[in-house]
Amino acid sequence: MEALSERKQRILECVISGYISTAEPVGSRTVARTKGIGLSSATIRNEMADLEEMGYLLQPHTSAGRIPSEKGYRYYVDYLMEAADVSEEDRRMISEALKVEKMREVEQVILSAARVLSAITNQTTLIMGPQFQRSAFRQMRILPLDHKRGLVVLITDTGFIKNKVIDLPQSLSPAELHQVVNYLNQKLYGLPIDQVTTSLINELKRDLFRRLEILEQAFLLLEESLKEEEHVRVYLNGTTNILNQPEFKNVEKIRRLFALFEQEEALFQILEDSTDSEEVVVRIGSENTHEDIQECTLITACYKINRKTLGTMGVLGPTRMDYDRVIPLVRCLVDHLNRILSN
Amino acid sequence: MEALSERKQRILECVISGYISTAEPVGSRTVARTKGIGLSSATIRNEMADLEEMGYLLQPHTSAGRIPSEKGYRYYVDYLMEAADVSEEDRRMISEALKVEKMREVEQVILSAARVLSAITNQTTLIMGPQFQRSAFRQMRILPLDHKRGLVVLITDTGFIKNKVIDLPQSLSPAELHQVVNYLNQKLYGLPIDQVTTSLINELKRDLFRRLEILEQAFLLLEESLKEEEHVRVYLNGTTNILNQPEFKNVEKIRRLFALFEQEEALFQILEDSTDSEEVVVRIGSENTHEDIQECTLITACYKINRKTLGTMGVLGPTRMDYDRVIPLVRCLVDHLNRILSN
DNA sequence: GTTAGCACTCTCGCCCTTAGAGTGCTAATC
DNA sequence: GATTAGCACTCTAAGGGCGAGAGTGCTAAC
Repeated sequence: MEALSERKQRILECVISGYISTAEPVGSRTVARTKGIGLSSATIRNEMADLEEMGYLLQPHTSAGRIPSEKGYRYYVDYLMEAADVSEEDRRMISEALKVEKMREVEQVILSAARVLSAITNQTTLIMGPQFQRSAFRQMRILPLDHKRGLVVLITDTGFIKNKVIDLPQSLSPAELHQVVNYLNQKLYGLPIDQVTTSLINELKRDLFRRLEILEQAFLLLEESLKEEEHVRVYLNGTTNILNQPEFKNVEKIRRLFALFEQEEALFQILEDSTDSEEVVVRIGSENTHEDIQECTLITACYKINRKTLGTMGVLGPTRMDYDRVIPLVRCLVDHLNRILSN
Repeated sequence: MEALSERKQRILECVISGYISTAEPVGSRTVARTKGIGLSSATIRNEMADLEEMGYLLQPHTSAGRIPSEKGYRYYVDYLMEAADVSEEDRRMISEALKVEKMREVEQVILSAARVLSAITNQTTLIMGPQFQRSAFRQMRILPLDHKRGLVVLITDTGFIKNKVIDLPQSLSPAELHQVVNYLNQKLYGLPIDQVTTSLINELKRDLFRRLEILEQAFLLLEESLKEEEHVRVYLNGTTNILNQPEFKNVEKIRRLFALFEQEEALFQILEDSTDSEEVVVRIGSENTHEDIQECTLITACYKINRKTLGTMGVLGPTRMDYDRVIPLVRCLVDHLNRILSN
């Protein structure tokens, strides 16, 4: 990224923030009138022509003003923008939404966080539910439902509770079942879920066979309940907010975007892209790999429990996004969320 | 509803089915050319003028053809329409989607049903998850998670599994906890969930106090886990299908409809309206109470386990809906679903 | 009762025009 | 040499006029 003269920077910033707030191309007169510039519109015109040539600005048509290019936005986010403070009001809404009482389950806190983020940014938010595989095994129980079916309950250190109905092998007595479960609990305690692989299970199985006369089938329980499609939920909030943006007046665009919103797996991939970053990640336009959001900006951050990443949340809007405000908001929310989850 | 002459009925049917398939106003020439009519366009014009006066047809403007009014659609659905057979192909897709293996949990079957319905009708489907309150208590367990928290698992006769993390009263020993749980299981077995009221709980509490020295707090467990906001999930499928309809070219209309789609509670109310009907219910336009779907038709049916209604599913589309095909499809799907759930 | 014929109405798409905004270039100015 | 005033030029968006096309309602004939 070439260095821009002080003056070009000021003009670029002026065009971008103008465009962000009005959604209209910004002309040289408008920039010239901005206080702190002190140059005539003719000078501005020359500078703007330069900035266009350098790729920071675009002209929708000859007699329109300029709008930022993706490169322009990127420069703005990296060098020019001065992050606004999170307002007292927003801060209050966030801590209100994340009030701890009655929120024992991680999922609920996450949902509430996404809702408030969408409300205060007026954008669409995506949030990935806690990822099961990233947790550690805590305990497993089997509750018999009737003579042939049982409920497996699996609990992780991150408070994730997973249950599944399974067929119980007829030949297994309750006492034997109990023994198997105890053995597994003891062996697996604290192990990261993604390390509970089929090969580990096989190993345990061999070990157990030696010490305990138990049926092959008994082991299918654990395997079956873990192997389960690891389908992480993605929650959406404020999807209609994006329809208020002038960028989305076109029904075909809307159709494409909302079709994406229906594909949980694709949304997961989109969020997954920025997992494991420590900071807030901003993806502008074509920096997004998924083609249906190449005209959007996605601002994401990961939430954690005790330094361990659980999932990702993001704000989706047009590239003409209020970066000054949204980036600090996402940072503030995630910090707050991590503090709450980690105690 | 007045009686219509045989001829008027034929003309009305012709206009309606024409409009349903083309989304264009139908003119007298088009009707006259339809085989089986055998009248000149002039005669048709007279009859159509009558039908308009009687309220069955509308004219968008003087020189356009006619389109059906809500009254027209209603007459069509009640008297004229001849339900198409469900095609072999559709039947196959339905039974494919509802294949029983690996679908032990009701929720999964329901979801799969909604998905296939949306796919074969090319419309949006709404489906209410099984209603917890309509099930009967089967058993309750408490799993200690650590020294101060436990997991309550509640299982109903309809296979509904509900769990919730609660604080365990410190003063309660594991043995005592076990006793309480056993007592409750025994007393509540088979009781409809909506009869497990606070007053019943209080009664049990008094009874138990007499026989067992146990702390007040112990009872909060059950109460807390039942009193929980009874929030039934509504699942949506194929929401973008509705955007293919020419009726939804207007962004404001789309915004309104999708805003509704985000309000689970409102969707629940909409479906709840037709719960407990034995047959397929068709609500045309303003017959819907919710104002955001007054330009739509909603076709619903209830699904059941062993004759007990669990929830409602529906197809939502413009009033210009392919009634001939969708109504039999909904009926077929629900029948199939009920058979599967009931074994 | 039915139909052919015809004048009439309304929409839709097209073209043209005009107003307005903003540019780029040139020549004058600091 | 940098800045600015001035001006011709370009492009869009909005509005009006016009003709084609579709479909009607009415009348008079069958």
